[in-house]
Amino acid sequence: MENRAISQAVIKRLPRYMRYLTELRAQGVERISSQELSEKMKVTASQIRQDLNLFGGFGQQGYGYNVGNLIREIGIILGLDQSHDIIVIGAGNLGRALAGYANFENRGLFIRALFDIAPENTVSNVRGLPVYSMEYLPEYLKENRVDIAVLTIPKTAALSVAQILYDGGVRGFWNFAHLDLALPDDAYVENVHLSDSLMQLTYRLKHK
Amino acid sequence: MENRAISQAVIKRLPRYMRYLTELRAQGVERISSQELSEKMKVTASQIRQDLNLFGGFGQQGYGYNVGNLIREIGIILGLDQSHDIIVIGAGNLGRALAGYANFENRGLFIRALFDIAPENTVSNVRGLPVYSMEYLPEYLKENRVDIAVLTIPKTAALSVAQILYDGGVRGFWNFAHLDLALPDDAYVENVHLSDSLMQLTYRLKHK
DNA sequence: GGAACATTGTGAAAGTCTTGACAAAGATTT
DNA sequence: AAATCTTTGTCAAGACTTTCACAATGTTCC
Repeated sequence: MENRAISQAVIKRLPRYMRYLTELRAQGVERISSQELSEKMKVTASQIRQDLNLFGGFGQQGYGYNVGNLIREIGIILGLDQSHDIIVIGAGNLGRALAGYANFENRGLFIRALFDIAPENTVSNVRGLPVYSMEYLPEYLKENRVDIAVLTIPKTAALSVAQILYDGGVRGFWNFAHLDLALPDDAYVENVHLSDSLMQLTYRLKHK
Repeated sequence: MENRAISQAVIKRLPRYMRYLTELRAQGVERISSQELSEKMKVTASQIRQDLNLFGGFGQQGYGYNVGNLIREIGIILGLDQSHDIIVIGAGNLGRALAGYANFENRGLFIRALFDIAPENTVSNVRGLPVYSMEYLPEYLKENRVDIAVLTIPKTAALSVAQILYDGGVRGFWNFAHLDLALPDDAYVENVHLSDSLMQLTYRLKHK
């Protein structure tokens, strides 16, 4: 693993590179220069080269970058070469939406089950995935590896459920509950605050 | 409106201040110092004071900030003092999840309708909101004000639908489609890429 | 196979953002 | 009403990030 500290800013950009490169590959593009990519992505070519160089020289002078190779390398950096077992807590609309995401499995992201306080009320099973009762969660965690838990539950429930998950060995948390989840340092929490992003939009609409 | 250019970094933090302050108000807290708030939010007190000062002196030396007043002021900055009319394009799980968000209306954010290519398939109407056919969209836009359109549709459909919305006068776009939506400069697009955020989590799990 | 060309990798400059420090101002105490 | 205390607003320093510029290196063309 690389030694230099990689800044948060760079890590945020990697999935975006991934997205554009995957699109290019789908269009049959095999090689691309930082200049061309920079025009498509509306960033500077220098930033692309600087970012990629933090992880190693993936390009070649006079040629540019091989698209397929770069996708593979960024995938490795992002950990998508390893498989991740995921469960979704909360089988409401949001939980079902995330559980139903196509393309996750291409990246080694496997949703294994959903959990809900009222599993019998769940309208439709998503892609045939089981929906279990929350009561079964501790037992499930004993018997199954879970790398990431997706929390789509009210904030009042989030902390206590997160604790059960943490105690059961889960260390990755993708949190959609409306609070900044704080857990011990060896847990990794990605907080997603959708309404924060909507407010950035209303800000821009007001100050245009 | 303020003259100084406000950086994107500051705008991203404002909704977070809002969130913590609203929580504090709910707990009955009436005043708070930048120091106390900084400990709760895990940011520096200096940053809080610097951020708030960009928009005016909301605090008082020797006292701190009045929570209710600060919520009101940040709300004005974010445009939440004005009402916004919103429609959701795509009545799948994600569209229904967003349309069903409580608390939006407290902030002047009113979801008015959903649109879908197959409205008759929509399992349950969210909060009694109408679900219209996509064909009705151009006509709806002629008859109703729409400030923000929420796009929860496949990326293949996103650009053409966005064009219909733009032509119908919509200028705010909250885009969940898996592409960076590019529209004319007088349109404001907030792109949300959920899988980007999941990949940041897999990165951190790999490099812990 | 050599010459001209393209494009990376990278050190340094420029720009932006965050933090530290403290004078000024008002709150609180006695 | 004075003295002390608290905390903001703000300037400047420090840290971090982005961009510039170009030598080095490999590609492509003839």
